[in-house]
Amino acid sequence: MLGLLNEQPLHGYELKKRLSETLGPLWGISFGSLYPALRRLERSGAITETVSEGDDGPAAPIVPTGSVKGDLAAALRRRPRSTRRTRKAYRLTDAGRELFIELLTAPETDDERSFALRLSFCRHLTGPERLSFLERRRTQLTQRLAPVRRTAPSRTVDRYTRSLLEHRAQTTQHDLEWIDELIAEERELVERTEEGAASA
Amino acid sequence: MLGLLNEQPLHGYELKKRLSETLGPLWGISFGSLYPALRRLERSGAITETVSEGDDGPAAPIVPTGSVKGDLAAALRRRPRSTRRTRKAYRLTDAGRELFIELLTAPETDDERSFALRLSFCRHLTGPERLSFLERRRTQLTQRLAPVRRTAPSRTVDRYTRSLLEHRAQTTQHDLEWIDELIAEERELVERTEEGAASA
DNA sequence: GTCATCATGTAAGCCGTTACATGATTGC
DNA sequence: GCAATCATGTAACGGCTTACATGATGAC
Repeated sequence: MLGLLNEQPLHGYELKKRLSETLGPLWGISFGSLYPALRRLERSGAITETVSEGDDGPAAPIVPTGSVKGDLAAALRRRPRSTRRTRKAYRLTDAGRELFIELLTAPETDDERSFALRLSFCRHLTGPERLSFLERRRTQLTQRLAPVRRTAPSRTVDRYTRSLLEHRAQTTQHDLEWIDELIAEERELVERTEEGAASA
Repeated sequence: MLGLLNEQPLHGYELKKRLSETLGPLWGISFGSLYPALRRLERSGAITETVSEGDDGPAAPIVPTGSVKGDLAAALRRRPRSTRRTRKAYRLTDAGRELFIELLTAPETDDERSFALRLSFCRHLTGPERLSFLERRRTQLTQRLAPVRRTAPSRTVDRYTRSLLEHRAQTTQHDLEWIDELIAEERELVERTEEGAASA
């Protein structure tokens, strides 16, 4: 939520829609969870209610009725609405922005979902911050791989569990290669930026 | 818990130890969650308290003290204990076994953890049950892959999110290949069993 | 006028976590 | 006797889910 609000003020309903469509099944959230969360954030001073001036929100989608002529007529008839009093848009405060960066770079729980969420918002970090974020993840993955190797060929687990563990090790290895790619790209970006700064 | 108790009666502490060591970080559980859960299961009739006759539990590990002679002496001194009144072992009832199978084959949430947990206990299923379990998983993975393909090259997401989605698609593809392997192996097993039954 | 969608919220319940409390057994 | 481990539990808290309640707006 903080990540989305860092880009532009939004109201709850829109917030949920964007979360669902971008993060998809990766990070679901229900209204019963979203609105209380917004209240908490407002109370703690991370966000404030804001008048959504000028912004009319996204155009209402035209639901196909099956009648081509009807749909066309509906499209022509559409025009911007004047007011929408029921919506409550929130924007991030300075404290909220600080909190956001803090959460993004916090000591991480070795959690897939958590990492995925952070990564999808890491564009808000500076190059070096992003780099250390990625490297921390790399360390975690390396550590996860370590105990798998040291375990003797355990015959205490059945074939399904064994297959599972093996597959997970492979996946982790794959993740590691991916992170290494990301890190390499990031290093290039950082260096290029420094060059630019030096030549300026 | 039901899965472990299906193999042998155990007490809470031991249950937690086994869960942690086999499933590892995949399925953590705390005592504050474990004991109430045992109570609930007992109330609902899935498990019953049992006298742990004969079973002395696993031998207490010898903690290395740094003194080789001391450790050796400790090992020699060890002998089975007579009674252990504080432990409460539970065993699965018939209703519990039924519940276990039901949970194992229930309509699944498209959840990594949930699938991993079920797979690591699916040895308790019959061949055909296991096969349909795996095929259900396969369907889920296929469905997850579908929307990725139909999406137009979206330029609304930043490079990190794009990379994330791409990587996830690859991982899903990899998972799919793995499941296909498991299914193929399972089919072989089932067929071989049927042959055996037919020739008998 | 009615239905779908947009939009915001509340209440009950579930379940997990951390932190705390207790006590037996064993090694030294 | 003291510390570590084994072993079982309780209490407070947090946060998410489902289900419910409400009401505005726009399409037809």
